[in-house]
Amino acid sequence: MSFAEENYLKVLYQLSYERVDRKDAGTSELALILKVKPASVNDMLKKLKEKKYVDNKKYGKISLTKKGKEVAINVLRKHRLWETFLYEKLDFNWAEVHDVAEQLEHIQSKKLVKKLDKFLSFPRFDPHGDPIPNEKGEIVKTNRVLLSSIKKGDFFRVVGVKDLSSDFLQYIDDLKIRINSEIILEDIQEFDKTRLLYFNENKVRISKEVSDCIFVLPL
Amino acid sequence: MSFAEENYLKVLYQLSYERVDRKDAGTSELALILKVKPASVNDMLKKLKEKKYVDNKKYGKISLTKKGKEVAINVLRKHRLWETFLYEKLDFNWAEVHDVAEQLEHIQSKKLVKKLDKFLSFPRFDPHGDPIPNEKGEIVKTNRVLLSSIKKGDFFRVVGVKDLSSDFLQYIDDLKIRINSEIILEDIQEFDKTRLLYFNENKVRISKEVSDCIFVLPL
DNA sequence: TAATAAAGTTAGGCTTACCTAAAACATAAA
DNA sequence: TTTATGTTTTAGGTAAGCCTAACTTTATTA
Ligand SMILES: [Mn+2]
Ligand SMILES: [Mn+2]
Ligand SMILES: [Mn+2]
Ligand SMILES: [Mn+2]
Repeated sequence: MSFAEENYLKVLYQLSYERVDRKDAGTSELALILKVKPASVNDMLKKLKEKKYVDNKKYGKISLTKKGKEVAINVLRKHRLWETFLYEKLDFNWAEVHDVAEQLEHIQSKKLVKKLDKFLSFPRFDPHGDPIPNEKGEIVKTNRVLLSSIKKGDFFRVVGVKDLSSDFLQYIDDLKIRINSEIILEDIQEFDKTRLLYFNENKVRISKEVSDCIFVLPL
Repeated sequence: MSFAEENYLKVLYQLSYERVDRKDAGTSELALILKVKPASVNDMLKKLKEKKYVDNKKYGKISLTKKGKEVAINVLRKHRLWETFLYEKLDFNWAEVHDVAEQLEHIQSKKLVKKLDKFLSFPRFDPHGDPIPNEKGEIVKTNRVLLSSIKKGDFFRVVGVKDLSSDFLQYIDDLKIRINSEIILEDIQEFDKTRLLYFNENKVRISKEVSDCIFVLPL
């Protein structure tokens, strides 16, 4: 299993199973995320199909086979364990861990993953609030929702982020919005849909766009 | 800098500067170690030469430029830091760490190396007794010698191994020969050059071959 | 329904890092 | 000094993973 193959399977899994509006991806969506051209995606899909990792008909959407899903979940498990390691043990901040984990997720060693998991005390969520699949590939399900769906006056806890870009993470970190922050939605401006948040004795106004990238758990 | 390029430079460095009988390598020696064919080595050398990492004339031995040496030392630093991490923090044994470190050594992140170094409290030797270059690329020099050069009756401490194969390491580990073991060379058999070692209230006989793969410091 | 736009596919090419087979060169032995 | 042996280089070729350009199919809109 090459780095490239692992990346394709991982992204396919995330698109099919982890985004808010779950749906199978097509060639060009995949190309966009992997920063390659649709023609390249097509080449790779041909190979993944032959190897029985994906299963799609011509001109149809791409779906993972059981085998492909297993590989994808394992890569995701490694990615998120490494992020947790970098964050918890090496004192990286949550905006820095993703890029390095993109490399570390491809290290092949079952023993390493097992030992790392133990070293980190079997974490269930990564620094961005995403669930870490366990050794069997099982993933905890939460009923998190987007901050943008919260009603005025409601109380909630931040449990994750949808956008993992360094820019976004640094931005909301500067606003002191963190995993486990407990917040009251004081007001929603009708004009521009900005939200006024109240937490830690402070008021912070965030845009609609930001509220669409933060997962919360109503309390 | 690709994985392959890094591996070539690392091995070149080890051959030119770290083996007991220091000398620059040739095409086929490099091929043997990298498990590729001499023709492939030639292809790569052509590229490394163009990029000014190595410097050799046609049909001559291969030597690293300053630039090539720097890259090699950095890869070696990462390799040995990761081995130390696996050994000290993840409870791998010394026969297991090398293969995983072969992968980890290629992770590109200056911050990661820096943080890892700190996390490990700036180790100066890896689990096999090899020196870890510091951030500036400086390497501590020791006056270690091979166990095979020790005279009968002498007292010494084990400080390293020449062979990093899992088989060899597991073998001497079973004999309870470890880094920092303090040993007296009780006898050398004239017939087959085997050595009788005395340490920890025990006597162990080792072959000439084994004595040629263990670095020691006379006490 | 027909025209247009978007998405997916195919053909042909490129680079990296390998390979085999054969030729050129260097070194050691006869 | 000639011959044999081993080493290095060259020539030509492959597979992976990407590319552009052209073409086909599907989806959207007039
Ligand atoms: Mn990530
Ligand atoms: Mn990746
Ligand atoms: Mn090693
Ligand atoms: Mn390597």
